[in-house]
Amino acid sequence: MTVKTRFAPSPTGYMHVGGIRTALFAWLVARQNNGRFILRIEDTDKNRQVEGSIEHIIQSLKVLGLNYDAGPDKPGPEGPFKQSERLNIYHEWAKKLISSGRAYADPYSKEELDAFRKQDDANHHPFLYRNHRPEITPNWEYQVLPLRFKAEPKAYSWHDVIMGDLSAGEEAVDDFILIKSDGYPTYNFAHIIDDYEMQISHIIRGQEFIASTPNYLNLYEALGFAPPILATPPPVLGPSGNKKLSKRDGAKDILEYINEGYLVPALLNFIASLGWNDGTTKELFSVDELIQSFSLERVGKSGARFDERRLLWMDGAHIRNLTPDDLDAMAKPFWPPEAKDYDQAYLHKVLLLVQERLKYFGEIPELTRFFFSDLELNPELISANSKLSALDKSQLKGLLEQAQASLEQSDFSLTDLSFRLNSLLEATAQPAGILFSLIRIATTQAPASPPLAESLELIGKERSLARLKQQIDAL
RNA sequence: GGCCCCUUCGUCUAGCGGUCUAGGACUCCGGGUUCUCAGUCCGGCAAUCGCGGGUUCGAAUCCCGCAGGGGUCACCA
Repeated sequence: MTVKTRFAPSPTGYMHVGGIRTALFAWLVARQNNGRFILRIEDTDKNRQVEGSIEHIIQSLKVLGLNYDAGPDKPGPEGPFKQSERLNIYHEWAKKLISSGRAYADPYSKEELDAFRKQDDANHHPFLYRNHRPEITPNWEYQVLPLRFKAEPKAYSWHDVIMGDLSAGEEAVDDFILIKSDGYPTYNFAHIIDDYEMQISHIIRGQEFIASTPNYLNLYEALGFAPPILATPPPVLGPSGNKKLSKRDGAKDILEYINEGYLVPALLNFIASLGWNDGTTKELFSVDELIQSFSLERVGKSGARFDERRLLWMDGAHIRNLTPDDLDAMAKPFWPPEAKDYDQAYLHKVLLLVQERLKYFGEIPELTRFFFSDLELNPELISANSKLSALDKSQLKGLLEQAQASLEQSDFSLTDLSFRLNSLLEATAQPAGILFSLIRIATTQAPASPPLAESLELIGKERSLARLKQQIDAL
């Protein structure tokens, strides 16, 4: 069987982690089976559409590398890929259902339906439309009346690759709307037609559709379609509480993570690990490794909470694994403006020094500032250091002057710097905790930096000495 | 409320009848790494497996109840 999966979002806004996970799973299944991955836009609700969201979705998938084989902007035999452009197809199938007696026009007004609901409610009866089927139905007038499916109620049990064996009684099957009065199909109808027409092999979608699966099964039968393989991952939960991650609760646009400097492979690794693992203790996966090891069968059934601290760790771990070339390339957009004056070789050295302390690339400016521009003296750095603040100013000054004298003789090669700094330790009879801290503060004016000698080497002789002098003068 | 589903350290999870006095990872806490931060290494805290009954020689693992949580009951997807 040819594996063909699809990601079928409705264009109602940006994409957050939950949506991306669905897309990722579908993409992984397609790629590991040499199958096809399709992007289909479910734009059948004109009221909920958000301007620009199709482009936003496309952009998100593109940035994440979840490339699709066909979609709205990439022609393929399955097209068109926007449901709004497939209206005639749904119409054709609707007519078939009418002629086979499995669909009928719904003559009731909203008020009448509400009355039925109230009535059933009062009788402690679950509301089912099919209990109120009109005796005689009018002819279906396209774009005037909604078209309903005529269900053949029965109990169903079915298999879900992730959720296992599921079942529901016949009360879960009802006459649902196929085509709305505006002529657009409902999701319930459109996706079934599309998945059939596009020969989708696996439907991977959120849990909110489990409850209506019996309806879909009933419709597949009426249509004579074999249902695709079903896989419904559990929801991604928000950081606090048990609620499903949602835009309302501040779920971030996935592109925000990209803009903050999170690595794509780390993001995908993290998102995949929300509910999935390969059964070993392996935590870090490259995208290729994900493609190799992913399996829907190993996706858990319970919702996974989104924990940004874990993402942070994972991103740092991926950054540390970057090759020097990739590091340069990925870091490019994140340099502070001051870095413009420096050549690539210098930037590269800076990067190697901070690579292992980066959690995400957005931290580059604050971690590297002193390699590019001189900053104002920050007296707090000394006063906040208990060892340094225990000494008086003349002592500090004396230490810095000794350092200055020695470093003036240095060629600022790493070996010479290391040698001189070590000698200084002996000459001043000070522990590194005092001497090195002091020099480090004077030359970086930062609460933290890479190791002293390495930092000084990059900052260079002229600037290092100037900064020492600045600190001495200030004491 | 009806129906469906879920429930292992704070979090992500391993586990599919005995190897579990429940393993790994994140976080947190100690210690090493000639300064800081990070990393790294070593060590530690942390789940009596939601609760209660069974079945079994033996259950986190099977069965039944209960509780809690989630989903769904639209001319939304």
